[in-house]
Amino acid sequence: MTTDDAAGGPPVRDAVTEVLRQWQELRPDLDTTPMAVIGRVNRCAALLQHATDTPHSRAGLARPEYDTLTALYRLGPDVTPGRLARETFASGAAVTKRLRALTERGLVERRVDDRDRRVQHVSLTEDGRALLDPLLSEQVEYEASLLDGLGPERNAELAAALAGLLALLEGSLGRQVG
Amino acid sequence: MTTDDAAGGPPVRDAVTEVLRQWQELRPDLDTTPMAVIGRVNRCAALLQHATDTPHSRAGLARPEYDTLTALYRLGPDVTPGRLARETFASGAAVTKRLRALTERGLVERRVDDRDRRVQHVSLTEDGRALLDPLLSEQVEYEASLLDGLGPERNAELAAALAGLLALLEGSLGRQVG
DNA sequence: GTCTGATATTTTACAAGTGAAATACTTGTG
DNA sequence: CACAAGTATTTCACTTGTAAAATATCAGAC
Repeated sequence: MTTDDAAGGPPVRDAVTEVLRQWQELRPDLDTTPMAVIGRVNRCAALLQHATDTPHSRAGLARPEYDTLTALYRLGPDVTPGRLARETFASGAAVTKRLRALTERGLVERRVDDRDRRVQHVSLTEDGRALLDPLLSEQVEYEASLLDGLGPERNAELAAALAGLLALLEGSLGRQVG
Repeated sequence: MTTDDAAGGPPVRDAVTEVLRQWQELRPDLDTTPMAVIGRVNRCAALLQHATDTPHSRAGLARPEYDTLTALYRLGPDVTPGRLARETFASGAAVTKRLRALTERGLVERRVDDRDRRVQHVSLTEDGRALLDPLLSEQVEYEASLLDGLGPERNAELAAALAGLLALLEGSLGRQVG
């Protein structure tokens, strides 16, 4: 009743459907509707993160490294590590480590702020930009191919629904991360 | 156009909306619709995973440990480590480590199969079940409270859309994990 | 000028996951 | 029966992330 034909399509068989059925049988007192959403979000993310053979990994970049570089790309030059940490949902320590590795590979460069010598300004190098420029298109195209099975309108519906969920979670959980 | 009023609600402001706007401005050639879905799935999952102050963490269980225990709970007694790995999307090595820790804490017990002494049968102990029984309800209730802002029908719509996405990803990426 | 407290970043000690090799066992074949 | 190949699980060496402490710097009060 809750997992099918909200948009007129046929019912869908995913792994969580079976899990929900098991809970329903074992503990009918539990409300399984939260798991129908949260369980699926977690599994989708796990599948996406475990995905090998993506454009970025073919370019020698792990997902968190790729995310760091794309954040640098879109936030323009001279981003601080702290800002990067917030943007990529990572701890400061993790960002420090990633930036060291990316700097050693020549994809990123850093300089200290003139006024405040505590703060660093990080930017893509020319090499970093040259790597990213074609990679962005490939990665987006790859991701589009993953979503191809959903039609455009189902895709838009999903994006809108997820925006609602994310806004909600940012409100209630956001304080614990940033 | 893609992120609002698909169900008649007002437009929603989440962090990804701003990221999409940045890309639109910087690289209008890129199709941002995949990111609208995948980016949000990843951020939702990251927020959920970073959430401290959940019932399971108050019970001294990290999320992967909680997931392992709930899989044991719903799959009944005598589950093999391999099965657990598949069910929880974890590597065999990770399951081995978790089971050792959970066994040391007395929440789980194991015995070797009579016929095939390579295989182990893992079960919740009485203590494990006693811990989990009330915890399951608390965790579900906590998760329900996170989703409260979405109405029931938006919630169901989201669950259905995510089921479609997950089924799709299981098809294209599933081989790389299990 | 020099404390005091705040802020940005890095370091450190450690926890947890991973892929690949190792181990232990079973099964089918000659 | 012995042996090759296959399977379930664990171990190992290593990578990556984290929380908390350390470091370095700044800004305001006195």
